[in-house]
Amino acid sequence: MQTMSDNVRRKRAVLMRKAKTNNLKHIAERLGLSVSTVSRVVNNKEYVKEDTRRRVMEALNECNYVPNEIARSLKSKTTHTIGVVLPDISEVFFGEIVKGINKIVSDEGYTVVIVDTNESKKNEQKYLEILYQKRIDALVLATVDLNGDSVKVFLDHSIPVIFIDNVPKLENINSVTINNRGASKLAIDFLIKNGHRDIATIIGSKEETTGSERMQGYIEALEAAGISVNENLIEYGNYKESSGYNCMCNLLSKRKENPFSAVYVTSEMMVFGAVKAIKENGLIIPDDISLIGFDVHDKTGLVRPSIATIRQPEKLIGKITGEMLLQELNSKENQGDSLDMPTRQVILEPHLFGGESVKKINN
Amino acid sequence: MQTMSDNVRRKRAVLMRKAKTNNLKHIAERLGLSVSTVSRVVNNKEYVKEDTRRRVMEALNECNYVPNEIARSLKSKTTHTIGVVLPDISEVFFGEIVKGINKIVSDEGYTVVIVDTNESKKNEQKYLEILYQKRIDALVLATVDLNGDSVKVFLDHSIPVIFIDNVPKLENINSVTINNRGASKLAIDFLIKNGHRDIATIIGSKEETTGSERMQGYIEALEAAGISVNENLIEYGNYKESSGYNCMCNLLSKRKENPFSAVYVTSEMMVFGAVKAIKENGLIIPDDISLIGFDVHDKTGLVRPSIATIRQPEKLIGKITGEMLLQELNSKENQGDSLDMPTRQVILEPHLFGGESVKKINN
DNA sequence: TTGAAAGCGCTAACAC
DNA sequence: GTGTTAGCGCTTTCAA
Repeated sequence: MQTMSDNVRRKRAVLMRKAKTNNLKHIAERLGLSVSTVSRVVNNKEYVKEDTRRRVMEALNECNYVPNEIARSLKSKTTHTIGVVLPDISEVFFGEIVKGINKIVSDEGYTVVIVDTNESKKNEQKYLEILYQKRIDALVLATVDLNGDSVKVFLDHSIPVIFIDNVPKLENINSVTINNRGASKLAIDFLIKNGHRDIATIIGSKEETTGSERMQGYIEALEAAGISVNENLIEYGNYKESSGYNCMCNLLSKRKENPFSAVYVTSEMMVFGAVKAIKENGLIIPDDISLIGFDVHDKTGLVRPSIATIRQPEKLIGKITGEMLLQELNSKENQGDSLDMPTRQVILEPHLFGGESVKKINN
Repeated sequence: MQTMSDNVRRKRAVLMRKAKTNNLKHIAERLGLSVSTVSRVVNNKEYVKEDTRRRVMEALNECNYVPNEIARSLKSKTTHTIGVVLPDISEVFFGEIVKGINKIVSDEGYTVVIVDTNESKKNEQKYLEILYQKRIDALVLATVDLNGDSVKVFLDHSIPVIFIDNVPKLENINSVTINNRGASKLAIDFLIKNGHRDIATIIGSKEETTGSERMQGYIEALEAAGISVNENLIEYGNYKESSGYNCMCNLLSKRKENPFSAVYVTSEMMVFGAVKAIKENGLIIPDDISLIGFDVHDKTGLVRPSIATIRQPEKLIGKITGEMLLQELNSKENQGDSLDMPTRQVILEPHLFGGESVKKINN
């Protein structure tokens, strides 16, 4: 006897288990009932005879009925979906925030859609448009777009938006951020306390709040210590590893004329790039250059030298953002609009973690 | 003159920019046209007078019309959404895969929904159900559920599913995985070559393919070298950091009776936990214990000792998975079904990266 | 307690 | 070229 070809067997198997699409109408017809009655059972509504309910339940189970959320969404104008738009999910900082948000909102039946813009304004705009088309219920956005044009459509339609990390130039918005100036002060003061006076920095774009505010803190901390700012010791990156690398190379190339004993690098990825550049130039951290980072995480505890760093309370940011989302969502649900909900700006404090990457020096 | 309260000003501002919901019907009425004509313009279809088209376009712009994807989806039975269900997005391994998938499919207009199950079977089932309700077009799943019950609904409705990392006990499925037995052999042979014969391991659940196959490779490699397997040197974890820690503690506690000079730990997170346990016990890697990991990544290049590790080609996995998704999706679109599309099992080769965490010893 | 019917916003077949 | 209409699957009045 000839055995079936694999392909035929496959088709057979697929056909066997192919379930017919079943919707309320099919179930209703099968039972000689109306769709509304079946719908009531599905949604556990009252005004259904116990006997009918039982019969319907059985049919529902038998047919493996699963409600179509798309249809429900069209009717209810709510998708139970929250968009989270981030520049880079690989950063531990953002990863933890997503986890925090998810933990809070998933218990209330919301699904989180994560979008990675790869630090690109263009991508951000594109994805925001798609998310709006998909009619997400709320948005969390770590924007790289200073003027916030592409987010206006959400605001205009009273869709809750919460900004994290970066805040655009818009009024009346919700945000969960940190004291960025304070963060820089912590970092620079730490370096100064260790005897450093020639301090370089690799900062983010000055058009973003995370860039301009950290920059301001850097300047203020230096001035408070009576150290004049040397523009040549400031490099602007875009938070990516490659920009950390390039900025560090720039700093090193002009080091003769603009010497520095320490550098303050304001993102985890840029730290990775900067470290690479320093090593490639045959220099040693902290013997030749002290380094303090931002949002650096070392899960192994084996990094040598351990990296001194500023850290944002990312778990807390996630938690607060999640809670704020639910508040916005609930208030909208109850009042048909979020007009009566004043906007909130939560500003958290960053922390300093010392490390071997900063060496004490004598002047 | 009394100034407006902040709250009143806010409401005013919100009202000003509040856009009315606009849909095809509104636009059509505004222009004295039918919805179908407007729809034709929106979708760039032919059979519209150039003049009409221009008028409609203008109105569309003026009203900031954005099509409602929910309604489109209900009609077209396609959501342009791909679900990616993973046990832990914090693992660099999974993060890179997501990025790879996203890169490929986003160009074709698909959005990726990432779901983190936190290594929990219960969460996986719950999220798969939600994703099915949301009618995603395709699914990528790194399952922790051996029998694959909760994924059957997708298979039954001919929704493309691609398994990665772990493969359940089902027939005719698509998968992109690695040669797990080979991976273990690489690791164990490397240890043996460095003189180790008493080799412990922290493995995943033996009910998952990533667990059982790596386990098998471990055993085969030992036997091929004429080393008998000591059951007491095998601990089963669940890939989480905490389980790596606990398993390592177990191994250390019975080390007197069951000595070992090296340990093979089969996930990045478990490596972190194991390292912590080793340090807490006052032991040094590799002086007291040699360690080889799995999927370990060191972005700083500063981890000391550097960790020897097996690595999966995660970028390639992401790329292939993305391409396979598009193939499945296209074939379904063209043929109304994927019946004629044979399933594919892609198996990639892992690589060994040496490191200082493995010490050469003499017997 | 149940059913009929409208409608969410859109597309597409068909008619004009 | 354009309009009318049915229908995607569901919820929700309103009537019976």
